[in-house]
Amino acid sequence: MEAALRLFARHGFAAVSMRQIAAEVGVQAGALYNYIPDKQSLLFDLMRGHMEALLAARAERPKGGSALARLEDFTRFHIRYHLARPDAVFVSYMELRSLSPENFAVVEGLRRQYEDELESILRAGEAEGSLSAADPRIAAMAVIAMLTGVTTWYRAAGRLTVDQVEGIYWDMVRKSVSV
Amino acid sequence: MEAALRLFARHGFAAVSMRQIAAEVGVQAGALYNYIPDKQSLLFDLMRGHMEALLAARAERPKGGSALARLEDFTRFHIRYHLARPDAVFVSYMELRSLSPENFAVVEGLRRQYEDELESILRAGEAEGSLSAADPRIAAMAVIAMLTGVTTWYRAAGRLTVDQVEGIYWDMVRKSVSV
DNA sequence: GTCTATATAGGGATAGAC
DNA sequence: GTCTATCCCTATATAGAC
Repeated sequence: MEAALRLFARHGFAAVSMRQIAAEVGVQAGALYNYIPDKQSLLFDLMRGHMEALLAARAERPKGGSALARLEDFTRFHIRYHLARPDAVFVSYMELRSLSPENFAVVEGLRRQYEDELESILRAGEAEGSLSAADPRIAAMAVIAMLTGVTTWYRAAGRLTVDQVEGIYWDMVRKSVSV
Repeated sequence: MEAALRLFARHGFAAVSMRQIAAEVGVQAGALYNYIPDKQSLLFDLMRGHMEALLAARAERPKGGSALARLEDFTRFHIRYHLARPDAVFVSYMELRSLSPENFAVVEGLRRQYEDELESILRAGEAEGSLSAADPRIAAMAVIAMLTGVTTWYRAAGRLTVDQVEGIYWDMVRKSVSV
């Protein structure tokens, strides 16, 4: 699974062969079929696993507090979690179109759950009077797109630590939905 | 070219065969080689063409005015331009890894030029005292990610017009880099 | 400029020996 | 549980007729 994830992230699902994955772990291609029924299932398991782990990790975060506090927690959590597993993020985002329709629907449903939490935080902030988003649904999509984008340029060897990146993005997110 | 772009956007470069592209326009696969030397060149021409057209369209926009006015123009331009050609945007973003190293370097250079303009607008705003970005380079990447994300959810048949979307995003962008 | 036919390579998946 | 060998299919790209 790890080898497949790495190769899919680097070259794309369709461009990676079962033979390449097998070679990466030192077996012949046929041996992989003792663990997975087919290549599509392999991709689906990786993507569903990533989304379920994301939701599970998110569910462990505090749910109380002000909308502003919850928004900050969401922002910092998202950046930390995504920067820690760039391959899974990349594959889960780029290979949606490689999923069969039924598998796509499942992964899309999980993604939707994640987006919904942010939307509800923004709505709560609006009700509180502490936040202001012209359209909470779109603001949620905009914030997630902005935050996820960090995975495209961040390098651990670069000039910024994850903490610093969190701070910069939190500053922008906070202002973008401020009253 | 149009058929290839559409198919690449839908299924991915590696997943689309020359036979599929040929069938889409009603010829046999071999006939395509009268127009392109190979499949890689086809992808490269599409991506370079998109980035060069983007830069050319951007170069025609007004360059003077306050940083705030230039930021608003950049924001609205980006959304309008990208929503008008979702397939080209999608392919140019998702298929970077399908390019040969030399072709990747060219496309990446063009993309960098586009990002640089936004970064320089933010720096000008900082100098003017009208904008405030903790880190102009990262703020530029964050804003572009946020804006480009609109292509993943926008549907012309949905509840919002492009004008309304522009307004919502401009409001968020403006606030996110406000003093 | 397009066709048919093909060269050459590699794909996913399975069978059966060990 | 892995191997070798293979089935069957499809891929990119080219050759040569028309």
